[in-house]
Amino acid sequence: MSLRLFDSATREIRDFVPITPGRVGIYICGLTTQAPPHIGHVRFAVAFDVLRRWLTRGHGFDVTLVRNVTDIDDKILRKSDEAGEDWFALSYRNERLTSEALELLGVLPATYEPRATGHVPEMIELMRLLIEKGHAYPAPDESGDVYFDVRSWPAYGELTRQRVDDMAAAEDADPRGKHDPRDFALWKGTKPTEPASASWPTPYGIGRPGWHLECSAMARKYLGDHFDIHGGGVDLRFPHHENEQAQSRAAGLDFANYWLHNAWVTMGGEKMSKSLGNSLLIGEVTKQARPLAVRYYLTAAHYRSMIEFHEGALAEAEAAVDRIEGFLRRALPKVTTAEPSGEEEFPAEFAAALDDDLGVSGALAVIHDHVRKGNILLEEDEPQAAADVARLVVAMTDILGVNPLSATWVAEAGGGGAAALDALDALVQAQIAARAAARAARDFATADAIRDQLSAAGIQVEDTSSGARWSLVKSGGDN
RNA sequence: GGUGGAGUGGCCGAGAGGCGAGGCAGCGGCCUGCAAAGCCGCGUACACGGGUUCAAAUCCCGUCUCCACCUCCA
Repeated sequence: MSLRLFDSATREIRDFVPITPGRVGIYICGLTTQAPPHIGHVRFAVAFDVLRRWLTRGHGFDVTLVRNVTDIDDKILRKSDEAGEDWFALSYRNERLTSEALELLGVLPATYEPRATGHVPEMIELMRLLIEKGHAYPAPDESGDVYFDVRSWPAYGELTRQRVDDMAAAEDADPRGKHDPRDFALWKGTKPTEPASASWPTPYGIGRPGWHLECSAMARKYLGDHFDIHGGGVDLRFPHHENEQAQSRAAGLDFANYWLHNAWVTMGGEKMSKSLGNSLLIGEVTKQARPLAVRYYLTAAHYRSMIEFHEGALAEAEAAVDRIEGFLRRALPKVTTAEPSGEEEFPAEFAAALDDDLGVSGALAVIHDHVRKGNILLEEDEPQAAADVARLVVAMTDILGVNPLSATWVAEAGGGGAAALDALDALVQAQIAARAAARAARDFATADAIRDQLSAAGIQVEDTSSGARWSLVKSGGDN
């Protein structure tokens, strides 16, 4: 069974064939570090995390994942100026917040996370190539700007199927020195209002990177002139990805083989925007629901479908996750954390779903079917068979990054650590024993009082055929 | 104006000519001292109007509505 992916450049599902057998290079556009991340911003990372895990564990590819950090741009300079702080202070702070958010959501770290400002020499080299080939030119007004000449590159617009003549020129475009209003800046000459720390010398003048050039430069450095997959949000298709591809190919590089674009998170049917306030920042959302539930919510829909964020969405995800976790806890009673062994054979339906352009919804349906099957086995007193099913569920959920027993989530939920949990267990077991004695004596008033007392302390007691078990009641993410 | 996407039951969300993915919520039942959890059962949904077909949510034609991008948005 081979993996098929929807390539948004050709707008069709294509068999995925890596350039070098066994290896896959992926470049995904990360965030511009102008603000702390909200729930919409991190979706791309979650979506491509699933792709990466499936390529690695489902297909055995050796994956190199590059997620860039665009740490300088107009907005960063403007916001830092308004706040009266250094642009790099704002930038690094938001970069750190983003990394923390992604880690909190169980996104595996990228192989490389290069920053734009660390790759100026690579950008200069690209500009040199482009100018030499007649596809770019320094602005004649001595501003230090360097523009890409869209008219010199007939393929311009091919990624998004647009003709240059049909494109609306930006109303706010500064036409000074441009051959065509649609020419875009590879490099921006420094302005008197901008801090000296935000400029670098080039043969064309002092300035800073334009928005698109960093991605072409860094993809080339870390993945080579020709690489497999380029990903990012659909809103980046134009202009960002169109421009990236144009400048790379015009410079003589093959660039990306497949383009993957994820849809966004909506609210009330509209794209979540940065003006929504702070309530949906990852730091806030993970207080409303535990990070595992947030991850599940972001993972559950197909990556090309918009997902609606609505009242109750996180609670639903939480319920679904609890159901899976409840089964795993019952089927693997002696275990606190469980990671896939790597030896598991994925159920054929699960693999087929993911191979079909990452059909996460179908994969989740297989997982839930296994949970039901496993619960039935437990009822039929087949603990060995149930444990086997549970290990499969662990392996499958781990591909999606929603394995409830992963150390990622368990450690974070433990709070006090293993020793504290052991101590708590000893105390709770005494209470459970007292309750069991009361129940045996049919003193239900006492038994219920003990259960109520534990419940008030945040400990849930459930009776099973093999005695009572307890668990901490899930509460938000402030742990 | 150009380009792309979407409209599915109470909600979320798959599917893409016949057999009602899955989750959440709800109702009924089993189990339980009572709960919880779990299991079983319960839904006749595909924006609208035509058409093709033995058969349409799925294909065709038309219409409506919504969303996004069009040079610094995940």
